[in-house]
Amino acid sequence: MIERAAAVLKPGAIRLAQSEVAIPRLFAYHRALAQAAAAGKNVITSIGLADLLGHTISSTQIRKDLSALGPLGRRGHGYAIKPLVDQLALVLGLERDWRIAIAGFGFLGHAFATFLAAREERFKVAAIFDNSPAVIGQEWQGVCVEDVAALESALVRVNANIGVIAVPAEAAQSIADRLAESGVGALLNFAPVSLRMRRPVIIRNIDLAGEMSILTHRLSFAEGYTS
Amino acid sequence: MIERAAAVLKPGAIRLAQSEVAIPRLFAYHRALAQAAAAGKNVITSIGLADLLGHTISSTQIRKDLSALGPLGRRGHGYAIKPLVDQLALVLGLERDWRIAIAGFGFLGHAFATFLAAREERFKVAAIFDNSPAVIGQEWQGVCVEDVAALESALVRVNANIGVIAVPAEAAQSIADRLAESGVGALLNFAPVSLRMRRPVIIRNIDLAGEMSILTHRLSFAEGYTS
DNA sequence: AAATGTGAAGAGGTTCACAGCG
DNA sequence: CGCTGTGAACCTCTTCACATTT
Repeated sequence: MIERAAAVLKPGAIRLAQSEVAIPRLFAYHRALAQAAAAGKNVITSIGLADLLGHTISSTQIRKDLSALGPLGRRGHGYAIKPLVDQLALVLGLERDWRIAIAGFGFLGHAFATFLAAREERFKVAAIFDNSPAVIGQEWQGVCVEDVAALESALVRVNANIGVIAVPAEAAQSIADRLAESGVGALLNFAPVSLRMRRPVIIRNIDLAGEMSILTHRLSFAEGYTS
Repeated sequence: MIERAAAVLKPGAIRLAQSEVAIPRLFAYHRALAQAAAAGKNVITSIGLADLLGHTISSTQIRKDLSALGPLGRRGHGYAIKPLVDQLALVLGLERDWRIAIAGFGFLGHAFATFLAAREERFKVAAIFDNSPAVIGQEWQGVCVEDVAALESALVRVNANIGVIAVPAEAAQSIADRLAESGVGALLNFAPVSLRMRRPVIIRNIDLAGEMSILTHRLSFAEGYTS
């Protein structure tokens, strides 16, 4: 059995594994700092970073998050941006490229592929699957849309790490099983179903209807606020 | 100043306002129970509901959630489904229809509109905006895509409650301001920016890159698991 | 007996306050 | 002095254990 890393570490030691809620914050830091570095900045304080992020995250929170990454700050001075960006990339797993397989190339799959291509250079769209003859054979930025029936053989070829489920709800479980069976280690699921997996697969669900219900609930009963 | 509802209520009183994390769960209950009711079931236990949900939520959690909605259960017996569905709809704000304005009718806006139309009958697509001449004037399920320049005047007409931001990142803040200024009370934001609002508007952000980073982090450093 | 309803305990994350260091 | 780093307090949500009711 694998012992949890945190239990082994001495106080002050570097923890590569972070809590799940922290990761999107670290990602936001990474992006903002990479931009700042590109603009020629070398050093930043936790307050300066909070400014860059529009004060959506407090400077205290930022310091807590960054201190978990190692001794990257200088007291009275701030953080050197370059090593910080590197360490964030390492912790986020962004020091390497990832191969994405998109299942379902309707509007949603198309939107997601476009988004990745436009903004996230570490995420390569490695394969696209659909079951519609009208879509199969289309080419998208050099990737040919393949018949979902050939999913297994195609995945042997492209060796994708992450699968994106953008198929209708009825098909989602079956596609998820097949992706996992073919060696994909993580799934981003847009279908409104709770997937039951046999193998250990990392899953994140995008629950659009659930998000809408938060809005309607708060419009009905809670006070509006800004973030 | 508004006192928080919970502080005013006596123990056992009904709370219509719920914590934000609970809402997607309540929404899932609502959907599963409405299906069960349609299939002819009249009564269900917390364990039975957990079964319907594929054990993604524990029966204890379900009982805690439902007990906050009022005295809906009978000990030793279970919950009558119909009043439960009604109360859930009330708490979720789903006893009425909502008018949605979609800004940006690229692949993402199109995908979202299709999703709503197919699955959520309480959410009506009331207006669609885009800035591309190729898209403006198109008709989608009886809704005509309008020029985003006419957003304000169109919103006076359709009186939308909720705005969906499916435009590129650069345009998101401006569109958000204009939607809020036109009386839209809540926004679902797909653009990878943190919106800064002057007016009190309810905002939910869908952070796709952040979700991807959770997957890459966990693929790199954490153990895989199933939900 | 069966299942709800709930106080208490537990777990996890954020904020506070300030010690520590450059 | 300025800013990081961090234990403690705080807060929120989940799980446990069991009293309660039908």
